[in-house]
Amino acid sequence: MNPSEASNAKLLATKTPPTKVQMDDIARLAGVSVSTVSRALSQSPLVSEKTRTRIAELAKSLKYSVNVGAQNLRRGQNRTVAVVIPYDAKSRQHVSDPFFIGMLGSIADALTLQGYDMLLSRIDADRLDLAAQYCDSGRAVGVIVIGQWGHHDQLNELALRHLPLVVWGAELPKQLYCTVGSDNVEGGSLATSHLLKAGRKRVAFFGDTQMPEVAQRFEGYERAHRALGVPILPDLVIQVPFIAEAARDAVKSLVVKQTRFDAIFACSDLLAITAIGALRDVGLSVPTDIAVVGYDDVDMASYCHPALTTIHQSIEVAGRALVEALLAIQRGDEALPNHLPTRLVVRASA
Amino acid sequence: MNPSEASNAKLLATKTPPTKVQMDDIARLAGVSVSTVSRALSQSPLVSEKTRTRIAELAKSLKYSVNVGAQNLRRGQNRTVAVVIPYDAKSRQHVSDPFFIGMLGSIADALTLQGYDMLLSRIDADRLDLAAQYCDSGRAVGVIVIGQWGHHDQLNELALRHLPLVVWGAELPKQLYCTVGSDNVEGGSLATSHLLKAGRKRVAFFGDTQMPEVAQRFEGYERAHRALGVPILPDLVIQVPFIAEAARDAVKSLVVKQTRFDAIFACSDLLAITAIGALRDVGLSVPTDIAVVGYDDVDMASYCHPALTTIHQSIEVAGRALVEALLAIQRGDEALPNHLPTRLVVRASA
DNA sequence: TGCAATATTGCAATCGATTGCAAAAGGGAT
DNA sequence: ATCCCTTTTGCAATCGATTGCAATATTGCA
Repeated sequence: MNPSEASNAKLLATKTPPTKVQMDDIARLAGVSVSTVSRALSQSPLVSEKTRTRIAELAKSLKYSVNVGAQNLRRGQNRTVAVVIPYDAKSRQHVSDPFFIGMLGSIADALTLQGYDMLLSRIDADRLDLAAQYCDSGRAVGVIVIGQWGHHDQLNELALRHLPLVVWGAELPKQLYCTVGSDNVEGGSLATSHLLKAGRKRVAFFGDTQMPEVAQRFEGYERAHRALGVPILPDLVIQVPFIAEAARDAVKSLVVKQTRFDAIFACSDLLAITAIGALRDVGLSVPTDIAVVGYDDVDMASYCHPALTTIHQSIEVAGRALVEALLAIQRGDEALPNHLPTRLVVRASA
Repeated sequence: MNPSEASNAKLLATKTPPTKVQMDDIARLAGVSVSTVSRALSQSPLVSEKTRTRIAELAKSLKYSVNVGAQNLRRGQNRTVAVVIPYDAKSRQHVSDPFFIGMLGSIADALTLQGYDMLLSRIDADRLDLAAQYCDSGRAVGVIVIGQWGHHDQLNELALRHLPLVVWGAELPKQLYCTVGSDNVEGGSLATSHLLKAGRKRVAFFGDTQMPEVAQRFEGYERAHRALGVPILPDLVIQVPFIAEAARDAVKSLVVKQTRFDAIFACSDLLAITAIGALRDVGLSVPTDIAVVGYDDVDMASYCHPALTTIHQSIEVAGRALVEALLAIQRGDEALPNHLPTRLVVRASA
């Protein structure tokens, strides 16, 4: 920017009124009172068609939009929802699982469609109670928590504070909050049956059963084994948290211990894809030697090699369901825990 | 839930006061005026240590937190930043590129660290002017736009409205808004030189040069060719938008036309990974037949096979830089376009 | 004990909108 | 022109906090 442009910019800056245009200004220019402006802009039938359009045009030409804060204050309500992504400050730092991240967008769309704003925050999983502040301070009407992890008790406490709360996760006994999640037992069962029916006999399970969703997927894994009369081999049930490295380690340890296995059911696509890489590194081929099934059906699942067979969860449906549940609760309606359908997507890896 | 539990829940619900606790309540219980409570809670030195702690404890025990809306209204300021992800309603629907999505989290953290809230929204790329509403309506103090795409003019118009605005993207001539982005020319040059220095002579370029960032990466591609005295082959410069399918199509068309090439520089990891898959499908091996370099260094780049050689952009640094720039502008300071350093990460694909 | 100086506290106006109620304007019939 | 009824409009209180200024309580010192 040369000197003359700079001074020009400064001139522009000083020319603009330092104070924002507000309802009062519109009223003065239109020659009516603020009451009329307020009513006109909120489509009240009390103001005549003629003045309404006149005021609307004036407002648009001045690029005016009502101060939402003041409006909320007066109306005693608001149209903002807090979306919380818990993260573990100690161990698994930030959540970067593409499935969770993708859900954000879907929730944002669902909220926009309903005319709500979305306040996003990551909060320390040990301080989930902080989420209540968004409601207590009137910033949001309710909270959506993405991911239940191992925080059932904390979530229950949150729910006791009577704030509209919906959690993406598994339905648990004695749960005081509403959950939306995929049908994990069914999903786990679908994945496992697919492997067993293809003749695999030694299906490893990769997941952290401390997490409710994983525990349910494991239940499906057990159920499939029972249904098909295949015994479960305890050595093949491996505790793997939702971190890529962990899947790699799990594969290595199986190989080092010379445990025999011919398939893996991993509780997320991230784990499955990393496991495939680790298998390749040790010279095992997928699916010939080892078949692999994942969970989530993230975009990458179809791009990687071999394309991943996985359990599909629809992010779009999930986002809509979470938002619908939250708004229902906020209205005072009852919202029951929701189990979204899952389906098996067969690709090359199994 | 059995009937008795249900009625118990209803009892609990009716017992809680329907009205939220507010400053007035604290004042009454503490036997002081709201002024004192207000001052106590905002650490004013005008209130004695003793009453301050008494009020603080009372507030905490009642789980009170000040109504941020009312506070903002009175103080005439606020601590919220709007983050906008443009999406193209027509062609490329929703942005799901993991790089952009990941940046969200990084921005959220940077904002939290500064005590700001983050209002997230996706808006139609043809209506970027709507972003101004977040400021006009007093909901946010400024706007961060993730991704410049082809909307330079619209962004300039936004900037003319004098709202604090920062955009993730490339610096362009006659730009009225502040950008933060990686050094695209350098990145493009690094990637291309790496391929050329490894003896590749026919490096295909995958990217949509309509987009400023891609255009700059292409400039780096040209510069590297010039520097090393390798001619650019026009047939190898392919317009590929940021969609996975497009990379697959691009590879197919090269093969169908029997164009000779021995390397690909793709302008995003998503394109690179998909291209690798497509190459494999047609029986070409990476990196033996074709070397591939991506851009972004998303998490998946190191998990896929072969692990992707790519240009690293730090999401963490980017988020912090965007937030810092925005807050600087908001304070009235000058914020110059920022070029973050990039570096080549050499893995197996090239 | 009395008085000035200082440390605390409360009153009341204010932020920018909304809304019940009363007043004014418009319209039609006599 | 008058009166009544309907349609529009404006006044003023209100939402939940903050803050300048005045009032009160406390303290120190003579």
